[in-house]
Amino acid sequence: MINITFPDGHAREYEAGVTGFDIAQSISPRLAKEVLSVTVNGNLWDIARPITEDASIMLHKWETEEGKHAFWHSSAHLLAEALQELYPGVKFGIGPAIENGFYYDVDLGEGRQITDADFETIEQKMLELASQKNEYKRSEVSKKQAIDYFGGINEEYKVELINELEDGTISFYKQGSFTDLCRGPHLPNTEFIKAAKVLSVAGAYWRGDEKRKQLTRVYGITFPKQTLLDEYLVLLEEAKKRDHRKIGKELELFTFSQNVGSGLPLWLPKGAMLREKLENFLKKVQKKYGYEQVITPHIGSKSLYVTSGHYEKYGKDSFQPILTPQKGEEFLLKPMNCPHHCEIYKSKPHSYKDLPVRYAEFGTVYRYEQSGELHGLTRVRGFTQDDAHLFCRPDQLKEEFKKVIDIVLYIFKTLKFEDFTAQISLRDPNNHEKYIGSDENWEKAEQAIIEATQEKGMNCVVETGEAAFYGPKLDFMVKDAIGRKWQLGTIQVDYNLPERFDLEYMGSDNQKHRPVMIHRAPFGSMERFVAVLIEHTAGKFPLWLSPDHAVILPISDKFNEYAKTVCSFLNNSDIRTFVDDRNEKIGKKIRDNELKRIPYLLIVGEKEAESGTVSVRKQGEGDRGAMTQDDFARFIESEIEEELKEN
RNA sequence: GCCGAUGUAGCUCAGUGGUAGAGCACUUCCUUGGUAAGGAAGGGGUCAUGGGUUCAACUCCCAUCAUUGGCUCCA
Repeated sequence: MINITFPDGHAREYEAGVTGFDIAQSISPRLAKEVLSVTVNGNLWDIARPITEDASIMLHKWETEEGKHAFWHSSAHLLAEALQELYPGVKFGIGPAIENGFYYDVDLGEGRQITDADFETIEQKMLELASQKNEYKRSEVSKKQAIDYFGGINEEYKVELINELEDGTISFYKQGSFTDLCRGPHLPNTEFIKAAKVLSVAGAYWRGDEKRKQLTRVYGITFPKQTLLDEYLVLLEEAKKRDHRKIGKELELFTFSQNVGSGLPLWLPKGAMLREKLENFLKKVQKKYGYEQVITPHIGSKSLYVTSGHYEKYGKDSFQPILTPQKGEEFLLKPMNCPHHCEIYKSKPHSYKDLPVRYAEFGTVYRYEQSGELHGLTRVRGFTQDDAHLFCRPDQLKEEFKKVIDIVLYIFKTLKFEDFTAQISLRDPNNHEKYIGSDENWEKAEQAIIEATQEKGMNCVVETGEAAFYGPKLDFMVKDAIGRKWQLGTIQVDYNLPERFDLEYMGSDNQKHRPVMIHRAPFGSMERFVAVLIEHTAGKFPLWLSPDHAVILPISDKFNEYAKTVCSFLNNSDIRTFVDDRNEKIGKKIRDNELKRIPYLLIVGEKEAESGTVSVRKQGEGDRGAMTQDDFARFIESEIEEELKEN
């Protein structure tokens, strides 16, 4: 007999060789039907794998990440089996589960490809194979056996993978006619998979290396129930509807022109209004925290970036230097604001008493992003950072860092990004040549970030190897209204630029000292942030950000005059309003303006004109009854005040 | 940058080897209508660009550009 300990701490005896499935069965038959994988002493196992010694276990159903992982990983094998049948001779790379589904990288061989039209056939084949209820059979093999097997069937990618594995840790999984190198865990059999969808195909370099062969990556998703697939497809539709590129066009927020250039957004009046409101909002917060606005030019001498190290690192992949009529003068479109801000810091001597100094700028920068990377407003070649550089004494670093965290959290709260995560990015300890600066400074900087986040009580994910080349950072990822993750704000510690720019301050000891720099951008960039905000709100912005607060809809053109007097009254009260005086029926005007996501529709007809009122209709909610013009103005003002109130 | 897809009116999209169509939007007229689409008429397109094949190309082929799904990258 062996002892099995459950997550809640209680233990029970089972016969040695009991499986996760058996244990689930002993708890309830229903659980046994739903359990997909099991953690045994910290390792993820198949529920069909015998447990031979004392263990603590945790059972995973579909609802858990581990459960989905096993499900989708098994589905990847099923996809592979389907592809093997449909495309004989196909060679397999890797096929992992991912956040939403799974993929398999395959080499179809010369001249063959998979297109959208083939998706349905593949789905059908997967479901056909799934219904055969084939077991996922695990076997442990020696390295030699593994290489012999895959070598024998010309699976060179698998052989390459096996060569890097240690003998004694290699396992195969076989279902139906398909055998794969795999650690597992997997479902007991294929019948769990009831619904399958091939989502897309894309090229992907073997092992992520652009010098190696490009394989075909087939993305798919599967579910234990058809209804779950249906729901997922609805979610995808919803995401499409929220796409900031689509909404940006519909609401006339921004556009692109081939004549201007790829990745260079043009902000239309309504988009510019929204952006300006965001900028003013942040300026106000920053002022409170002691920031000073500065303004710097869009170009800078190349030597500035040689000094900063950016030229060496990114120069050749960037917009190339602008040449002046005089020979030998080269200027770069600025890819970063920090060198300019360093020069501002250097423009006068600083005392330890003056620190920290905080220079903020909505600085527009230009980076030559690879053409395949451009995407709407989230990845562009010209964008405006809500940048600031804080110069402080080493002993002030942690406190200063915490204050920046406060700003970021306040912004997220105000804009209702309630679900976010923070990631601390440290350098790769095995790859120091990727970074500049001394080990000592790196350690100090990393320590300051870790302590600041701990003292703020934040839950952070730590990623090694993700730091910027000049310092560690803290990045904020938000989840939008339909659960997608976006990276927004960033706070970075930098000991290197102060060194490179020879920045100093006079200490209390009358000696020169080196300040520490913090780079920070709570929004990240205005472009990206607005894009995320659009997708988060589906274009229904909070009132204070809405390009229009209200539209006045006269019942007929007899009331256009009255509508105009209301409009100018409200405009004078700083309420952004216009009159829809088209010769249309009221129902039509309501529909059109609802679709334009105007927060309030003010209907005016005979009643309203006589009593000096407006009939208020809130977007998405309907009729709110009549109000005097004055009351409406105050109502809007108080709603905005409420949205922006602190704490 | 790499692999795949796409590019037709302001927008969303049909379409064919014989030089183009719908809905919405726009203009004009009729209608003056009370909470999500009133009616009629009209204007609008070098079918992304440049080559090639063909008697004939928006359609087939090639290249370029742009957009797009991924990969790689992201100061």
